[in-house]
Order: sequence, then C-alpha cells, then structure tokens
Amino acid sequence: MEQITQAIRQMIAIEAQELADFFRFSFVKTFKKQEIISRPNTIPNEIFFINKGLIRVLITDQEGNEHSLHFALENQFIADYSHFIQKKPALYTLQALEETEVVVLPRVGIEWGYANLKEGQKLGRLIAEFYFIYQDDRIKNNYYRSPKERYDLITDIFPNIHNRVPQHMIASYLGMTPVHLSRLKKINR
Amino acid sequence: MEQITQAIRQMIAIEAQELADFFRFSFVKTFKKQEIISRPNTIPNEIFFINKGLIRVLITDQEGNEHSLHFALENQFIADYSHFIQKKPALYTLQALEETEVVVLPRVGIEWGYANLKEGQKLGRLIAEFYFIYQDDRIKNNYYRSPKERYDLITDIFPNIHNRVPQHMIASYLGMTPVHLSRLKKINR
DNA sequence: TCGCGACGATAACAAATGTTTATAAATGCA
DNA sequence: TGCATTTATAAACATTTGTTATCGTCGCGA
Repeated sequence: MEQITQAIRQMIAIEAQELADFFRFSFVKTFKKQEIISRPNTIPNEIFFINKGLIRVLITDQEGNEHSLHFALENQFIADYSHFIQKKPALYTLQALEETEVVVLPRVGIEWGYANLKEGQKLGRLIAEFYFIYQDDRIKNNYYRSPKERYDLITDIFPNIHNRVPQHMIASYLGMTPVHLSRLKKINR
Repeated sequence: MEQITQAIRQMIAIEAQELADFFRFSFVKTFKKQEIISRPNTIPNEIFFINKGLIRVLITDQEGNEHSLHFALENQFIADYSHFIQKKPALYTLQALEETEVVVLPRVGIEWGYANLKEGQKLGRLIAEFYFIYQDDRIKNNYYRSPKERYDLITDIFPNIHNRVPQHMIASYLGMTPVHLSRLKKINR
C-alpha cells in the first residue's frame, strides 16, 4: 500500500493509524492483459488505484462500437466515477491493457473514510477537483485545438502512451477513425 | 440570499449562524446585458452564484474566435473553476447575456468556509462532484451521440435556452458553425 | 515453426462539415 | 418611426473526415 499511501499524503495529512483503519476495507487485485476489470449495467461500488499497469476506459454504443475515452496509468484512481457517485448503473467498461495490479477501494470503505477520517471530505474534494480540472482541460482543448494538435499533445496527458496503447485506440480517444489518424500523422498542421 | 441558502442546504446541513458567518464575505452584484463579469488573464478569485439572469462562458482562441463553452442559469454556481482552484490566470470570459444578478463568493470566504464550516469540505466535495458529473456526461455525449442528437438534447441541459440564447452561440457550444446548425435542423437524423 | 489475426499505411470514393456570399426577417437604438 | 445591426437561412463550393478495400508487417498461440 505504499503507492496509494503516498498519493493520499500528497493531498491530506493523515496518521498511520487512520490510514490503517481506512485500508481495512481495501485489498489488492491483479488482472491479466485484456481482462475486464469492471463492466457496464451494474452499479459501480468500487474505485481502483493503479499500482502497476494500464487501464482503458471505454463505452460501447448502440451499434456495438467501442469508444476509448480514457487511459489510466500508475498511481491514479480510476472508476466510472460519475455513476459511482450517482449510484446508477455504469456505462463504462474498464479493461486492463497490460498485466495490471490495483488496490480496490469498496464503497463502504470510502463512505467510512468520509465519516471518520479527519480530512476525509477534503480528500474527496481534492480528488473530485483533480478530475474536474482534467476534464475541463479536455473540453477546452476540443474547442480551441485542432485534431492534429490534440494528437501531438497526447503524450503530455499520457506519457509513453505510444509504446503502451495501439494507435487505433488513441484514434478512438481522439474521436477520429484510425485511418484518419494515420493520415494526419503525415502532414504538419 | 435565499436562493443560495436553499442551494447550499440541498447539499449540507448548516445552521443559520454558520451561514450568516459564511455570507459575511459575500455581496450581491448586478450586470447589464452583454456586460463582462470576468475576464481572462488574471487569476480568478471569485465564484458567482446566479440569482437571476444567464451567463455565457467563452474562450477566445489565438485567431480571436470566440467559443461558447457553457451557459449558466439561475441557482447555479459559475466561475473559471479550474483556474480558480489552480490559482492560474483565467482563460475563460464570463459574460451576462441578460440583466444578471449574482452573489459574489470571494476566495477568502470560500477558504474560510473550508476551514470553519462544519461541513465546508463536504460542500466543496459535492459541488466539485456535481460539475464533474456534468462534464462527464458532456464528454460521453461527444463520443456516442451524433451532432443532431446533441442539438436535440440541449434543452435537457439548458431548459428554455432557445428563447434566451442566439442560435449561433448554441452552434458554437455544439462545436459547429451556425451555418451547419441551420442545415442540421432541416434534416431528421 | 507455421499460420492466422491484429495492426498500421495507403488509396479511392462518399459523407459531413466549413467557408463565403447573399438575402430577408427580426431586433434594438437614436 | 426609421435605420443600422444582428440574426437565421440558403446555395455553391472547398476542406475535412469517414468508409471500404487492399496490402505488408509483426506477434502470438497451436
């Protein structure tokens, strides 16, 4: 639990005993390459923290097409957070693109943390704010960056992604077809 | 301060005295139609709560083109929240599209609330979560709804918007040109 | 080791969207 | 009230992006 401890301590002050109590609810789990970590249509009751590996978040539309809408890397929290909060059935699929080790944070543990950790609510606020900022950047970029710029800037968001994720999933994340991304790479603007 | 009181009490339990102490930092301000409420390039140190009116959030790109990226209605909080949190110079412009009355919440008041309100951190968490969910829906829709569907669904997000906002700003919000939106309205899919 | 499927590049064509210009109605202000 | 400005539509054309098909490489499992 060293990595998640460090991540939490970057956000709040928390004593060892508090942390130990909080982690009572959690456990480590590993997933094989390509394995599905979380499926849509059931209420998500877990948040994951990635120790090692890489998780793709995708949504499947009515026609069965997959849209990759996020990649989560080491030392990040990931879930269908929106539907976790709303306690509504998930729309997102979480898939390990590599052998992946996560810390599982069940809802009961998180609710216990809000109620009992001295700075539990603050931790929740900072995490929500962090992902709000990430999304805000993303929405903003869609308005005032060209598709080629968004491609060029992707390594700022997901370092080393080109060595870890197939290009057609990057194209999907960028909201374009793989054919078109291949074309864009050849030209400059 | 009735409206904002009600909005806060939908999220947390708070006594009258606490509220009064919190509101010490705040004041009401009105803006005329078309007036600029907040400009880019300075660090945003205020969050606004709309009592009456309608605020457009826009970003101006290098070529000077304006992109409308949000409309905020009555009983909502609005700011360049991302840059408020990060204490970085704003990128967004806030403009009143109607005669608009807001409650101004200065940073010192918000920080006082986090430190002193019993449920201040929780309030911050719930607000951040609320806007996270809004953004998540928006990003999701970009992946699996057609442009026409996004147009048809806009009144779910901004009720009565067609009577309050010119169509070319709606087109901008949808990421298309006004000419193209006009075209889309004629066809069905 | 072989063979199949995943992956990425490419070309040709189709569809969607942007650009420019024109026009007419609606709006707001002097 | 009258006039200038804003707004929405329309058409013609340009550009971007999607679709389909083909091909060559690579990696992985039987």
